[in-house]
Amino acid sequence: MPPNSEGTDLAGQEHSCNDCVLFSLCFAQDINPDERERLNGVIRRRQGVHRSAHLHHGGQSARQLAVLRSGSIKAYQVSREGDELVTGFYLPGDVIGLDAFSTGEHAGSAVALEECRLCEIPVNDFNKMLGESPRLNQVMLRLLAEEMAEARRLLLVVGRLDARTRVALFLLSLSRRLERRGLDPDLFRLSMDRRDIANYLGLTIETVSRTLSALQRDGVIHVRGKNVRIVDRRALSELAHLDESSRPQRAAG
Amino acid sequence: MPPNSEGTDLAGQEHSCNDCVLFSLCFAQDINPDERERLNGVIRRRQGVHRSAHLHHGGQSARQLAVLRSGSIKAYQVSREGDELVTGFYLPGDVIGLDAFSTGEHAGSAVALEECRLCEIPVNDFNKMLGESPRLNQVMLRLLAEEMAEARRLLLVVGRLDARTRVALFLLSLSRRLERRGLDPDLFRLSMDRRDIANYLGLTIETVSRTLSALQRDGVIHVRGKNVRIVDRRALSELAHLDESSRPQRAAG
DNA sequence: CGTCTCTTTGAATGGTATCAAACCCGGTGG
DNA sequence: CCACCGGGTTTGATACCATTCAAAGAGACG
Repeated sequence: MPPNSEGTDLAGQEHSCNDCVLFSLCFAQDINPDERERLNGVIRRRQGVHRSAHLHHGGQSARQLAVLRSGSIKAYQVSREGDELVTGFYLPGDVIGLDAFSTGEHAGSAVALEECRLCEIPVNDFNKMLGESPRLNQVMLRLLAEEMAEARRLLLVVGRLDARTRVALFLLSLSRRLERRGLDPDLFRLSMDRRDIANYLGLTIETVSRTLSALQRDGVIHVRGKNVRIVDRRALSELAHLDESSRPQRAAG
Repeated sequence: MPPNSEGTDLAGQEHSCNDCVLFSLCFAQDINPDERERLNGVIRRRQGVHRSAHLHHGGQSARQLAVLRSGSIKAYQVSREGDELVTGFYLPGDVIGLDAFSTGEHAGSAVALEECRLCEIPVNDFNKMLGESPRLNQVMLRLLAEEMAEARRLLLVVGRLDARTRVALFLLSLSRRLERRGLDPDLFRLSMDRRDIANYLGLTIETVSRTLSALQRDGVIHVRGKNVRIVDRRALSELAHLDESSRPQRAAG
C-alpha cells in the first residue's frame, strides 16, 4: 500500500523524504534518488508514540530501522545485575536501531522521553536494499562508525573527568545538537530527568543537581527544573575544554 | 608480486589463510572460499614489527586493514589536550584499522607492545572487494558492531565500577581472550605496562598497583612485575560480577 | 488541596588522586 | 664483580571530590 494520500495531514507530516524538513539531517540525503524513492515506498510514518513507550527492548529481534522525526528518545542497556546504563539520547534526524545490525537482535533498549514521531523502515525491506546497494552499505558503515566515535567520546567523559566538566560537556553537546536542528542553542528544555543525566554521565543524581546549582551560582547557566539557559557560553566552554588543569590525572600521556 | 615463494619460512609463517593456525579466530573464515582466495592474493604478510613501532596514527589516511598474527598492540587516541586515551589491546586474530572505515582516516593510533607479525590488506584492494561482496560488507558491519559492544562494555567498567572490580574485569577479560587463543588462561604475561592498564581502566598507576597488590594479599592472584597467575578464579569472578554490592550506585536502575 | 515524585540542599563517610619516597630490576661502565 | 644509574613499580601519608544518608523543598497531577 502506498503511503496514505487521503486523510488529514498533521502539521509537519510529510509523505516524501524530499519534502521533509529534516532532510538535511537524515541519512536519506546520502543515498541516490532512485534508492530514496524506493525507501519512500516502504517507510511507515508513525506518530503518537507517547512518553515512556518502548521502541524496542534489548535482546528483541529487530523489526525496523527508524529515524526520529520529533521528540526525543533514551537509549540504554540493562546489565546482568538488572540496573540501567544510559548510553545516549536521540534527537530528530537520528537513526535508531543500528545496535541490531550485527546479530539481528537489539543490543539495548530505546524508550521515548516525550511524544515522538518516527519514520520506520521494516528490516526485511531494508536488508533487501542493503544486499543490492553497496552505497547504502557504506552509509550504514559510516553511521555505525559515528556511533562508535560517540561511544569513545563518552568513554573519555565518563571515566576521566570531574563532575563539573562532565556536566559542562553534556550541556554543550546538547546545545550544539539542538542548534544544528535549527533550535535555540542557549535556551532549551531537558527532556530527560536528573536520574538519566546522572546515569549517562556516570554520576549520582545529587552530584548532577549540585553541579547544576554551582554552575548557576557562578553565573554560567540558569536552571529551573528542566529548563536551562546558557548565560556564559565562553565560561562553559572553558570548563568543558579543560583549559584549566583542575582534573584528575588518571595516567594520561 | 605474489607472496614470496622462495626464501626461508619462519616458524608459523603460512602463505594461505587455509593453513593459518589463526583461521578459526580470523574474519577470513566468514567469507566464501572464492573471496578468500582473492584475499590471499592481495595480503601482505609482514613480520619484524618491533616494540613501540606504530601501525598508524590518528588522522592518518588508511593504507591497509590488518589482522594481527602474533604479538600485541595498543590502541589509543590523543585528546585535544595532548594526553593519551587507551581504548583497547589487540591480540592475535584481531582486526586492526576498522576505525578508519567511515572517513578513510584513522580515528586513533595503534602501536606494537612487543614484536608483531601481521597480515595486511591494502585498502584499495579491500574496498574493491567490499563493492562487489555484500557478504563481506555484512562481515565488516558485524566486526564494527562488536567493537561497538566492546566500547560499551568498557564504558560501564570505566565509569561506574570501583578500582578493584575494574582490575578484576580486566584480568578476566584478558584471561578469557588468551584462552580462546589456546594459551594458558591462568598464567600469562602482561605486555602492557601499568601506565597503559591504568589509562585503559580510567585509574592512576598507583591505584592499579595497589589493587594488584591487594588482590595478591587476598590470595586471588599472584603478581610479579608483568607476570600474572590467577590463583582463585572463582573469587576473581565474584569480584568482577559485582556479586557483592560494594560499588558506587551512580543512578542505576 | 493533598499526595507522589522529582529535585535540591546539608553533613558525614570513603575511595581514589596526589605527593613523596623507597624499591626492584636490567643495563652500563668502571 | 660491583657501583651506579634510570625506568618502571610499589608503598605510605594526606587531601579532596563524589557518594551516601538524610531531610526539606518544588512541581505535577488528580
